[in-house]
Amino acid sequence: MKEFVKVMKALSDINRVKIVKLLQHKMMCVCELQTALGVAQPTVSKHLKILEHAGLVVSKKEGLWVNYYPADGSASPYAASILGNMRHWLDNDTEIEAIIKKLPAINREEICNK
Amino acid sequence: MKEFVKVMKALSDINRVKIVKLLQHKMMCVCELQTALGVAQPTVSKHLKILEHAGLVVSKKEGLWVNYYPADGSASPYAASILGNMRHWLDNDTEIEAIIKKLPAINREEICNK
DNA sequence: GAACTATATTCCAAAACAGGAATATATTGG
DNA sequence: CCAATATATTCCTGTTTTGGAATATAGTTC
Repeated sequence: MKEFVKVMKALSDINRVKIVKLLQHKMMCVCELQTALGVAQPTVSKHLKILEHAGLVVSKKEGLWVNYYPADGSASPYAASILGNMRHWLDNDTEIEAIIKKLPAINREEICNK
Repeated sequence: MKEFVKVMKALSDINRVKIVKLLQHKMMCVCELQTALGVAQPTVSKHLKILEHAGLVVSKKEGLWVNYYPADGSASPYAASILGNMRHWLDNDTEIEAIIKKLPAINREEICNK
């Protein structure tokens, strides 16, 4: 029950939903997400932590960067199911489309340490 | 996007999840839910309103009572999908099992106006 | 229509949440 | 080891959420 509620709560914030959709599009680091969402870096880190604890996202430290990916679902059946649905859900959402379109212009080497 | 977040938010509270599971078990009125959950009546009414706005639940006024049912899903594809999953999810949850077991003892004629 | 009753609404206090500034941590390259 | 940098954590503030007491509303019965 707690596990289920944790997944729902993780997805009850618009920025966290955006993060999941972005990661399902391509793996990203914190500063790329920060630029894509237009919020402060600590805010992104905290959202990612919540998503990770819910089993929706995983992180891999690679050098100085921490890369985030959609979870494979093994941590939570609820997360697994929702992630499956979200692969097609919201694809036509105006806000999501707008951010996805910006993605190619976001390059981690250029934006970090700006 | 807003519609999706609304469904997630509606299910990010433990009492509202319990309400959905209870209604999927049998149609209930407000005072029955109140007894089953052990919270105040206005609290139940407010939770039901949130669930209804999210498209997870529908109400039918029948005389003095208002009966609540799981929604058929026509109001929201997100609600429809989650409701489908929830039909089997959490069936083995300790808290849910405990409340379901109490249900036969809850009779609306006896408990209302207690 | 008056009394009764099931539900909804309003109002308020406590708790949880989201966001950012400042700071801490950890990794890399000299 | 020192400087630089990407991310995490802490601390604080404003907002949202939850729950209940009190009250309003609507339908029923006499």
